[in-house]
This record gives sequence, structure tokens and C-alpha cells, in this order.
Amino acid sequence: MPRHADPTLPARRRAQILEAARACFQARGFRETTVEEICAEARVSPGALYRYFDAKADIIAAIALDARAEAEAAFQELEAGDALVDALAEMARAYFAAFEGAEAAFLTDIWAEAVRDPGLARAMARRDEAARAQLAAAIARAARAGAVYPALSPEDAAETLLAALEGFARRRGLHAAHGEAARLYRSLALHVLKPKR
Amino acid sequence: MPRHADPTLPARRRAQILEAARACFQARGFRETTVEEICAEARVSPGALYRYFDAKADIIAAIALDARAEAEAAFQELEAGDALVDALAEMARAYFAAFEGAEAAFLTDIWAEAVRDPGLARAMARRDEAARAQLAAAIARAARAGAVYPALSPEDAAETLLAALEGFARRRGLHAAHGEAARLYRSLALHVLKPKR
DNA sequence: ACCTGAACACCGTTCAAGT
DNA sequence: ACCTGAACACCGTTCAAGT
Repeated sequence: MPRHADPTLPARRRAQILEAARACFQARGFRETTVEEICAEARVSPGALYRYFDAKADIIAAIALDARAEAEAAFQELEAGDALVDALAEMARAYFAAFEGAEAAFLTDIWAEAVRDPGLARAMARRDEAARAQLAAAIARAARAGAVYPALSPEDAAETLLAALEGFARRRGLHAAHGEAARLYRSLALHVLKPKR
Repeated sequence: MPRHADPTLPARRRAQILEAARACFQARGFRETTVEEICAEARVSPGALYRYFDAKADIIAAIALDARAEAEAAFQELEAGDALVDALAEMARAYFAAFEGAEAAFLTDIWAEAVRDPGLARAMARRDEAARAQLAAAIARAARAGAVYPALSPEDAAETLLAALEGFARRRGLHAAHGEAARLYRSLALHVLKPKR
């Protein structure tokens, strides 16, 4: 019998619960899935789940922050050259694809939670600012290279592009039929960034 | 004792419940307010409330559709001349103001509900298409008058401007400090619409 | 025809008890 | 130290009974 517990256990349990929750949310959405269902999927008792998360909302918060971290990494790799607009368009395509169908609910659920939960809002705002700074830096680099002539300051252009990205993502869920969102996003980027050709 | 009930009663009761619900949602948000609280505010019993609405979600749906109808009317009055960009900017300012603070939760709550409730989604999509058509028509009028030279087709420009409008509105809730959303929105409209001066 | 309010079903969370 | 699962509190919804 060990004097100290396995120090990797907590992290493993958290991951196990998050994985189960992700599967449930994807299948049925945040509101629709029950803590009991997450427990069944993760094969733990409710008591165990509440040892690792203070509330059901904390689970979706953790998943949301993971997703933001990925987006941040993607922004960091943006090229400085002519390809900026195309890279942005590709990123938008990936973003829209990631929030297709059942995942669209996930996006709006997180937004709705963030408005209510100041802790989640702060955490998301921090991530968001990082992502926006990355994007602004990429725009500034491209501008210095003479590849684009942004209509706005790099910071303002970045904020505008992010706002439009999220707006298109949400509206895609509303009327998928008109979902040429990726094409429209490219046009928007083109006219806000004005590349040299 | 009347043979037939007052025919205006149902409409009055509905309005009475909606008004009470609006007050509660504004104060505490959709999730946080209880049907019991709405009943107390409206001075009806739960049984009476469920006579006029099938579910709590139906109440927020009714309020959402009212709000959309107002937006639609605003779009219809857009001028054809040079003032289009300024009119859009003013509308954006009003939109952002309407969804300030507690109301931001309302916006995201409705979005989250719409993703889950196909009926609400359809109803909102219908309203949205009407609003977008109005905006596209205003852009086309301004273009014919030579006041603007849209970078995209009027329809695409309208969709882009709506997506950005909603995106900015949502992000304003996230980091109100950076909320120069109205100014940014004006710049965006400017570069998508390219007015003649 | 319209309403009341007690009762029901369900679900997030806790906690005494176990190992 | 970590877990179980029964119990609790709460809230959306229903329905038998009233007028």
C-alpha cells in the first residue's frame, strides 16, 4: 500500500472526465446532457466527478479553453507574406468546419456560459487577447513586408476579422443553406487587408 | 355572466406574461430566472402560464422575434444616399447599446436556444432573411445612386455586415474595455461599401 | 373558458460512509 | 487519498379540481 497516491491520477481522471463530457456534449449538447450521463460515459460516480470539477459549467469551460489554445497556436503560424489572406481564409474554413452541426451548439453554449460566469469570461478574454495579438502581429509583419496595406491599424483589423469570423460561424448554424461563409470571409479579409495584388 | 369569454383576454394575458418575463430575464438572465418568478411577477399561476406558452423556451422565443421585427423595421428606413454608412454606424451603436450588460446574456441565450430548437431557428431565419433583404436593397439603392461602390454584391455585403454586427455585439460583452465596437464597425462598413467620398 | 396550486419527474450537487 | 451512491434541493411541467 503506497504512502502517497499516484501523482498522475488527478490529471488522468480529469482527462478521462473531459473526454467523456466532450463525447456527450457533441452528441446531445451541453444542456441536454446530464451529469449522470457524463459519469456513466467516464465510468465514475457523481461524487468522483465533483472532486475534479466544482460544477457542470466548469467542464464546458475547460473544454472551451482547450479549443481557444488551439486557435491561438494556429494564429502564431500565420505567414508574413502574400499568403496572409489565403491563410486566413483557410483558417476560417477550418473554424467553420469545427463548429458544424452539433458543435454549433457548443459554440453558443460557451458564449452563453461566459456571459454568466465571470471566471470563465476572464479566462476566455485572456485567451482571446492573446489570439488577437498574434493575428495583429501577423498583419503588421505582412504590412512591413509590403504584402498588404491594411485599411485599419493591425489591432483594429485583427479585432474586426475575429468579430466577423465568429459572426459568420454563428450564422452558418442559422441558415446552413446560405453558408458560403468561407468565401465571404475571404472577401472581407481581402477588402480589410488590401493585398498588393 | 357572458356566454363567450372576452376575446381580447388571451392576447392581454400573453402580453402580461411576456412583460413580466422580459423584466425577469433582464434582471437575472434566462437560465437564472424561474418560471415561478415569472408567475409571481405576472401574478398568474404556473398552470395559467402554461396555458399560453408550451414551455419556458417559448417565452424567450417570442421576445426574440419581437426584437428581430424591430430591427427589420429599422433596416427598411435606411436612406439611399451618401448617408448609408453613417446610418449603418448609428444602427450598430443602437444595437450594441440594446445588448449592453444584462442584455448581452439575452442575445447569447437566444442563440443557444435557437441552435437546439428547430422551430425557433426557422422563425429566426425567416426574420433574418427579411432583414438581410432590406439591407441588401438599401445597399443596391445607394449603389444605383452612385453613393457607394460595394466591394461585394449587395447580398454578400449585407450578410457580411450582419455577421460582423453580431460578432462585435457578442465580443463587446467579453471585453467591454476594448469596446470601440461602433467605431470599428463604421470602418468596416466604409471599406466594404467604399462610399464616393 | 379559464384558473389554481399541489404533485410529479428530473437533475445538479452534497455528504456520510466506505476502502 | 480517493471513491460510492443514496439523499437533498430545486425547478419545469402537469393535471385534478374549482369557478
